[in-house]
Amino acid sequence: MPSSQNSRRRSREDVADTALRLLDEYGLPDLTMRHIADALGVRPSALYWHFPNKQALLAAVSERIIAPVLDTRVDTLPPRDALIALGSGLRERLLAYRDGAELVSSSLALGLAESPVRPRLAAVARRAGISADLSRIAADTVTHFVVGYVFHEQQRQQADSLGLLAPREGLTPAAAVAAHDDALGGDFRAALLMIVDGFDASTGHDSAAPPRLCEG
Amino acid sequence: MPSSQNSRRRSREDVADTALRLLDEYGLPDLTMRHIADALGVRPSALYWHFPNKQALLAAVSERIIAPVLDTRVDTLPPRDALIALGSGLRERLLAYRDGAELVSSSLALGLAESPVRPRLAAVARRAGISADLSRIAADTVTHFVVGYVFHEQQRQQADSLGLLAPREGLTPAAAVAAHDDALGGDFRAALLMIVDGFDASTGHDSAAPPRLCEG
DNA sequence: ACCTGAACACCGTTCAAGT
DNA sequence: ACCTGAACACCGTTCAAGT
Repeated sequence: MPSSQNSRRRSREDVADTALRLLDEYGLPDLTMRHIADALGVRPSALYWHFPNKQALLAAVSERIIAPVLDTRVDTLPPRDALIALGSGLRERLLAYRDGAELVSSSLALGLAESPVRPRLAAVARRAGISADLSRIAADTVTHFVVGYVFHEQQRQQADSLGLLAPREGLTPAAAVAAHDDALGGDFRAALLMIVDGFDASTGHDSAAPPRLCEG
Repeated sequence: MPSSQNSRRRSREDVADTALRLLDEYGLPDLTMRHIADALGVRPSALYWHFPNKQALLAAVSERIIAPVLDTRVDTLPPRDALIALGSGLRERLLAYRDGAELVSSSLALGLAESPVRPRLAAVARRAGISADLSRIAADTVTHFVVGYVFHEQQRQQADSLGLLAPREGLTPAAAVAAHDDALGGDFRAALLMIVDGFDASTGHDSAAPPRLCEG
């Protein structure tokens, strides 16, 4: 019942909260230990009581970004729709913060953060009758693809907003950006559909499997 | 005929060559302008005559890493095998240098380097009867997947070599690392097959397409 | 338990000036 | 054309010392 036990954890979470706010406001390159400390009204060295180093702090921020994807309920959906919903849900979370995909990509790659989507993707694949091994691979494939795709998407957004947008005839810059974003979202769904449908087609493949693509 | 015209370009290439060597030897975090200048026997500020900034220098290094994938001949292969060969060829190039995937991923995302594999992937897809729009998406999907996958793969390799390897019963550490690498290579092929087979299954899909995955 | 003060060993980049 | 010298404005991290 005493609150003394919670005071330490609240501090740690305050640091992550502030870092997430600064990320969205100023971007990953400006998310320095010094800026985070300034925003907290504290000295940079104080952060090292809460986190062993900067990567660990960034991992905590990563987990905050992707955690809400667990709110997406997919139990009642058919497997194909469930995989699309999880992939799109992850994309939405990454798009919700500036440089979200780059930050999460790095934390996942370093093994410092865990994607909550991965086990759920694998569970859906197993529910669809795919083997345990292939389900694990499928989950990694979708995760890799979504993170990589949104990484690229956000870099383009940033390049566009810096005025590097190639002008298109008959469109205001703002309209061109919007059209571009819509096209990217459509492309994302199409590509995700390809991958998901590939799970079905590849079930039980071996190295001597016949070619499945139609011939030119 | 006089060589004076070439002296400038050779200098620029010398810088990129040296940077590539240092990347493989010491890794991306230690690939600083100061270290590159030291290795060339020159002052850091001298590099800014050859490249406008560090990102541009890194983009030149990226293009050196992926350029040799053009040596992979796929004209005579059936489309499915051609896509697998291009994807595996790109993976090999990224694995050939330390932190290769991370460097190339960043340069591609920033739009500072172009993947020579992308147009070739799209050409193979078109040859297989896929529409131009979907072929472009397919090429991006494979490129994103390969780069993201190898990025993760190399981070794991580095984590393992730093002794963070979870010990497995009855294996020497070296044997465990080798087994792990083999498993990753096998997983890569399986995942790439999934994606490639998805191209076939998704051809001509629309938003009202029926679910294709078998029900659980 | 939580933070300060002060230092250490670095970064990328600019720019006048040299040759 | 190509490079130096010197500076500017930063980094992440450590650690004794404070409270």
